[in-house]
Amino acid sequence: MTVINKYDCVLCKDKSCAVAILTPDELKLLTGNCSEVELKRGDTIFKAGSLTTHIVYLKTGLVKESLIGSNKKEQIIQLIKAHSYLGLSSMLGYKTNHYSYKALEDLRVCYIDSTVFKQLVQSNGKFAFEILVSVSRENLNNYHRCVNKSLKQMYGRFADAMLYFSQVIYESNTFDLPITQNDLAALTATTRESITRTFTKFKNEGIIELNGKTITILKMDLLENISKTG
Amino acid sequence: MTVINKYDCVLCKDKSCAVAILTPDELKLLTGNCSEVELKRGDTIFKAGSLTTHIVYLKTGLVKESLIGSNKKEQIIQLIKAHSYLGLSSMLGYKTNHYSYKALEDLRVCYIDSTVFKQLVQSNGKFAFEILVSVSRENLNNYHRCVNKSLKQMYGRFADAMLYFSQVIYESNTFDLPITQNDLAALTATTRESITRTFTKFKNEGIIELNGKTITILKMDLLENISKTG
DNA sequence: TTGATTTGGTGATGTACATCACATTTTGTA
DNA sequence: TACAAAATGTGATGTACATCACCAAATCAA
Repeated sequence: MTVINKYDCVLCKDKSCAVAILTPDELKLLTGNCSEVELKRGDTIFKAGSLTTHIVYLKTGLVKESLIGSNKKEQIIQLIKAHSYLGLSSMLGYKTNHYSYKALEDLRVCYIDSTVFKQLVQSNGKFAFEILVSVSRENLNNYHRCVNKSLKQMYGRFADAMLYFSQVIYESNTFDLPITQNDLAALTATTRESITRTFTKFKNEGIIELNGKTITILKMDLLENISKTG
Repeated sequence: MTVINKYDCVLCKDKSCAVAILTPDELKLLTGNCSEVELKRGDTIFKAGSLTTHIVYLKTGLVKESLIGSNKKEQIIQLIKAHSYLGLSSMLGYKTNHYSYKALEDLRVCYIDSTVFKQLVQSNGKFAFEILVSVSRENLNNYHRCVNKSLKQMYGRFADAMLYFSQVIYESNTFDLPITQNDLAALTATTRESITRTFTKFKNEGIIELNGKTITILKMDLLENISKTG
């Protein structure tokens, strides 16, 4: 993990929509309490249970958000793309983080002192409003996907995952799967073996193409239908 | 549904912690854009898909929050106790409500114009902060319970539901189940038949007592253990 | 380059739980 | 009070998917 020369948040090209609203004075305060760091693929950013002394803003890269259930099984909540905060709800609602965060690619992140962040929320209602909107959307989306896990059965959940990568994460019909099949099982609440079997089935039916880690969706409408019917 | 004589939000004894923070001017604005209504058990407050023109604050009573999946199955997200807002995340993040709300008891609610509510968030950072904290906590709690549905199996989820009623909703070892076994199935992601069977099993094992709708938890530690081991 | 570790593929087997099909009891209402 | 509708109880049956067991392929580390 490499700390980068600190530069002014005003000039930062990766800053969040919320931070863009801050006044010059507030931006100065932020700059003084923010440090940029580079992380490598596979690095843990922070773990569930850690104190929320800092909030992390993801400038570039892809991150896995997950938790371990009481039965020791991992559950992946979402993948987080650049220009998002990690663990906002935990930081705002509690003293400890509820989820763990791991780098799926090399990352650039900013660590922001959480006291300063909360201070900014309280001093600038428009900033607070932007944060509220993004927290609300993120939570509704996550919840929606979580509900589907107990409402749909395996093929439907698998289709959901493929659509998630294609439409939300990469916005393309072709993409390289950034996680292992084990992780894919943790994302779709099933087992690694079932993922393998579903891959071969979907390949055989010409719904998707799979070359190594590269997935191409051939029949999008069929995939969406499988997602709907569960 | 009965509209009550409007009285000043300043004098309201059921106002939220967030509203208690507002300035006299802001409270005046709220009073002018808020109306209290009485609803009967079984009434629908609003449905998923409706426009978020108003936000509803629950003054007294118990509410069921739910959604219908694409496979037509209902899923209950949570029961909401007095002194909470209904559908805050939807109102803040989107133009339409994502969940439906139904009265499990007779209710008293306030309808607040959502434009005014958003205005208050933007004009008062401390108010916004309180809202942010409650949205964050509610979402983390809901998500946690949702994750357990796909991580644990039936007895564990049933135990979770019993603990939810006992510890979160009623804060007592004895309580009257406010929902049918059908609803209980929708809350625990199982079927009505399985709920019945689990009831008889837990009764026979002396974990709970069931008289009509009245449930008494006899072995709390055992129930917590079942919840943990799934 | 080699051996170790992680990841991925596939069959055989078991089981948790849904589904179906009724009977019975309770609740709401005409 | 009586009848319909909703809610509950319980068995028989089926199946989706986990689990186990083992092998092959890819990746990593020395």
